[in-house]
Amino acid sequence: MTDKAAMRGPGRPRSDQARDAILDAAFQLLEENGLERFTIEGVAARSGTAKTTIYRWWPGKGALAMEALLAHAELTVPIPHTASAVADLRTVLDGIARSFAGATGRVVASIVLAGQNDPATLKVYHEKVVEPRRQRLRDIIERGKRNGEFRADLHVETLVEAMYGALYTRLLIRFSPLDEPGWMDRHINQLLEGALPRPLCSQGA
Amino acid sequence: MTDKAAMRGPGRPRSDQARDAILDAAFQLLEENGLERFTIEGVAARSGTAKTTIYRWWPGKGALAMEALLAHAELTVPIPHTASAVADLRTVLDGIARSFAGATGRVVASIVLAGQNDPATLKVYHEKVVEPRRQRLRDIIERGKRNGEFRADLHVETLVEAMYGALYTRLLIRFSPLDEPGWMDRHINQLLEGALPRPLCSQGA
Amino acid sequence: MTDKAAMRGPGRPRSDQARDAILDAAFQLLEENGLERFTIEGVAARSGTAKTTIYRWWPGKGALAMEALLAHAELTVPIPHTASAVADLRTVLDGIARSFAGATGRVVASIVLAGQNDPATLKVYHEKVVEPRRQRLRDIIERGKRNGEFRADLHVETLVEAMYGALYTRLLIRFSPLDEPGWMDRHINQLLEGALPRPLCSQGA
Amino acid sequence: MTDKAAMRGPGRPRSDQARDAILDAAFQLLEENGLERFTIEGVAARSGTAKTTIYRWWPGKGALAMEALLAHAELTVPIPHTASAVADLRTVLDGIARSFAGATGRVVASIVLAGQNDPATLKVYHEKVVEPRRQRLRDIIERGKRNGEFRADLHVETLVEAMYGALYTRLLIRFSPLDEPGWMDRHINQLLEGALPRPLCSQGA
DNA sequence: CCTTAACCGAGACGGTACGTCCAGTCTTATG
DNA sequence: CATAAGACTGGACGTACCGTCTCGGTTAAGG
Repeated sequence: MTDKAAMRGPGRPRSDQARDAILDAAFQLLEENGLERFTIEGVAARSGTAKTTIYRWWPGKGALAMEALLAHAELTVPIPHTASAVADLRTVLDGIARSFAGATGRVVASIVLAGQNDPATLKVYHEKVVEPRRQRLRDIIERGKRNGEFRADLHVETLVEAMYGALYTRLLIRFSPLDEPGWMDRHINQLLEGALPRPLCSQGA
Repeated sequence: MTDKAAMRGPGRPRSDQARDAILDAAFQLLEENGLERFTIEGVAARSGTAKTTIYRWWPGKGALAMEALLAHAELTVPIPHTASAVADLRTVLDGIARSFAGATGRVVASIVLAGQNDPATLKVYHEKVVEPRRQRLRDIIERGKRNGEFRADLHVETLVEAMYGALYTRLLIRFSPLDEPGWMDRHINQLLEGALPRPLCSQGA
Repeated sequence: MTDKAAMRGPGRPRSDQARDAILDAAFQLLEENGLERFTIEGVAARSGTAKTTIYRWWPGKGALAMEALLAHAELTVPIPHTASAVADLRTVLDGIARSFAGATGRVVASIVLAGQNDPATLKVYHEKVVEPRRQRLRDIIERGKRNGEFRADLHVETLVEAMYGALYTRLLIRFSPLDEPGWMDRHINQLLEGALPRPLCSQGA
Repeated sequence: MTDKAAMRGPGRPRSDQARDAILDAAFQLLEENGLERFTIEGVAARSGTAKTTIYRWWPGKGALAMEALLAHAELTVPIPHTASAVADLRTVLDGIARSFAGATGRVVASIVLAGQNDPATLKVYHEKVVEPRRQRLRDIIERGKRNGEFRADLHVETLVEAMYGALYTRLLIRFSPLDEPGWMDRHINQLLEGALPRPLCSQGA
């Protein structure tokens, strides 16, 4: 009913073409230079729009970078749902690691950087990116608890933090590269050994 | 013999007073504003020195911030060495968490994130801050392995990464605050449950 | 015959209300800020009309300011016609001086300013304001010549220029204020009497 | 004694080269476009200097235009001093008229009109340009009074205003062109002779 | 009465210039 | 030599208006 056209007020409608050109250009420049050398003027020039148009819709470079990331990055890893919660965790985390290892990773790092002095941006990032992904992990882990793969008193939040945090740490602190072969398996395995239920040990005697 | 004065060439000697004033001012400004609004001109003004003097000794804001951090922050947590490796880990990690939760944390965050576009700075940070601390954790864990607190096939590096990384993640991504009561205990406990050797289970009937 | 209504084609007729609101707002803003800070956007905002509507009817700020002046200013000084041409001159020039000394003066100055880079505007100003007023002076002076108040070989145009020009000079160059008491009398008297010494004229006989 | 170098403090001295380039460019652009389209950015581009450098030394376009005019225009007409005050007046006024008729005139017009919204600029113009010239006229006229060329009770100020004002009026209002042949003679003559008929003066013995 | 043309408001668009801040480089006088 | 002071080029900032361009919605005249 209240379709898009109906709810629009008076005045020339916003140009989706300009919007897209800006977000495209922003994402490209973020990939190329990082946020340090990311300038609104650069985005305007590359996108063929006017600076005014950018400032009309975004309050600053943080917000623009944020939205460029959301619009372009393949942030949505497919949600696996197999019989094994462990395998599903592996799938999800591998997907994120792969995207962090590429261009998206550089942009994400930029966003987080910008967020340090711009709480609003970091907040949006939390809501739009971090929380949904964490929720997905939570769901899988809860499933594992229910079907006996994980011990019943496992603290889900802590496990999520350890798993997800490792990704950010490699992205930002760079102890070791994100694409190091096997690291994710090793990481998960070691985390899970604490998560698996203790063997009942009745086999002794 | 070759005392400091003797090995000095001609000309006015470097003013330690200026150096200290610069590093002090830099650290203060870093605390107050974060690195985003940290400017060389600001440091010059606050310290009462000339911009030239700063540029003579540091190549850019990253390097200056880095050195200001190293000069001021209480980065050296005392190395505990009790009978219990687990207790020692707890002591060290708590110490770091406390410093990250305060002003030092803001500065560290600035440095790390500046490093995203300035590999040289990040490299120095690794060498001067990250590696020494990681080494300390490694030492403690190895000790735990030797005295039977931890299982023998524990992958040390992975455990170090999980423990240390959690700190950086809370600092930078801010899932949850660094001073949340009890979080570190919970975190360590859960990590260690996988690290502890399996009970021999002979206790079954 | 072709009365106003009849010669109008189809379509919504021009809104006199909008027109008046625009001219009113324009005049006010001209008084308040001068032409330098006179903006079309300001006029639109103050008048409650759309920028489009202004641009539909006026080519630019010069023309709009011009018309605002013509519509509002009390540019038409009553034409005196007494027995004395000198007294009539005085009346007219005093009237202009008074209007120049107030808000109208500021607007006139703005128009002249705009005209420097906009010959069309200055041309309109000449036709609508300057020439009619000069003609009025010419008429009075010619009358004075005919009735012997002025000498017969007086060059009318030059006298008009001297009289009228003095007003503009005080308005624009501001040697002295336009409302200085007595200045206009002194000015007129000296123009009438000249600078050369009167011959001693054995006025006797 | 206290020569220029001696009284200078520390720091890089101001570049006269930059200063000259700016004033040259400013004057050219003023001639070409008038003050309306005179932009600081344009001056920076043409002069090859940075905008900052301009803003460091001049508060705005008015002041810059002002100084460009003073630096370049041939504002100093030679001061004649012959036996005839009338002839001297003619010489001075002709000189000014000639300069007003050319490029200098356009720049002067810009300055004067810019001054309408910028009292500081107009004040400087008065002090540096208007007053010195008016003083020169005053001197000549006083001389004429002393040697009997002009009547003793002549109001000097009024005559100066009438003469000088005619020039500005032609420059700004453009009743008629400044280079109209013979106009200045006619103007001066009529000012000297006045409008009233000469008394018949039994010019006989 | 119902098209059709011209109006009106609102407001987004590509632009130009503004005046400011800071980056880095340089030049000079002083210690 | 190092230093304080400060002028220099240069790039980007965020803002204000420009003049143009869609839009949705009036308001008459004329078919």
